[in-house]
Amino acid sequence: MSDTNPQARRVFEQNERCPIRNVVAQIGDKWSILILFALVDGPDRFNALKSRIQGISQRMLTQTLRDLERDGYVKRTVYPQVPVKVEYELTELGRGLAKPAWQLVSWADDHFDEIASARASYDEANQAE
Amino acid sequence: MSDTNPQARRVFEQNERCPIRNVVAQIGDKWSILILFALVDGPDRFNALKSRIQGISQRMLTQTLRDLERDGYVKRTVYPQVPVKVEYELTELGRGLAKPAWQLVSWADDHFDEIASARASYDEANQAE
DNA sequence: AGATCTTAGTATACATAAGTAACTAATTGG
DNA sequence: CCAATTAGTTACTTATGTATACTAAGATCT
Repeated sequence: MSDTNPQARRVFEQNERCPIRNVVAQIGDKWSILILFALVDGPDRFNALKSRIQGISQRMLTQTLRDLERDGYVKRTVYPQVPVKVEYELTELGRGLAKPAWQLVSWADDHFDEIASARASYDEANQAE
Repeated sequence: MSDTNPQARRVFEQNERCPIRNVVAQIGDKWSILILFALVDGPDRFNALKSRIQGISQRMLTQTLRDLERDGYVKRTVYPQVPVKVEYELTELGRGLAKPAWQLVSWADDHFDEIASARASYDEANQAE
């Protein structure tokens, strides 16, 4: 990320293909990464995902799956049975994304206590909320 | 992320210390990662950050810096001059976070074209917006 | 002395995105 | 006909972000 690294500037500055604004902001929401990891073990159905990802509403599951499908991370397959069966699975791109995402989550898990205690002391110092 | 990996389950399931909900969701907003990378080269002042991070408003810069400070990624130092000088810099924790975050952004940059074309063909298939 | 400049913010009003709870369509089984 | 199941919508509420104007605390110019 120094000035000798031109890629850093390209990634950092505002432009049409800024990967932070286009990709990270997209998957940085409340549910995308959770759904991504829920699908790493293999394809799964709508309601199965819904019960595995605790706390997600039907609407957010639908919407986030659509966004992931739109960006090419997830493939949606409809089986015209009755009741209809819809299966979601990661694409090659989705499995690729899961790797660096896992590094980040893993780091977050390792440093959870540090972050939590930083938060606690910040809140104590500024109790005037 | 298979069933043989108990850490995966711990990270994935809903609980008080789910790192996805507590850390990734926090820094996954529109500006956190941009500010983080803007500070990787060294400390910087409020207005300097504001002009380097194109498109950010004063309010969002203030607010996001406070959130990053709260979680322990950023240190804020006030120099009581006139006009007052305020410097922001990454902590050791912030520099640690920058590494996996950079991996992710780097992956996003490498696969930008793939994602963009997935988006384009999805939008073409569902033009009814 | 009074007006004006600087930095680092707040305050306010408003727009857009994200989230919740309740409802719907299509069909099978009893 | 009634209930159950799957995969969603619709209408509404709350959170997040934007645009613009304003403030504090001196320093410097007139």
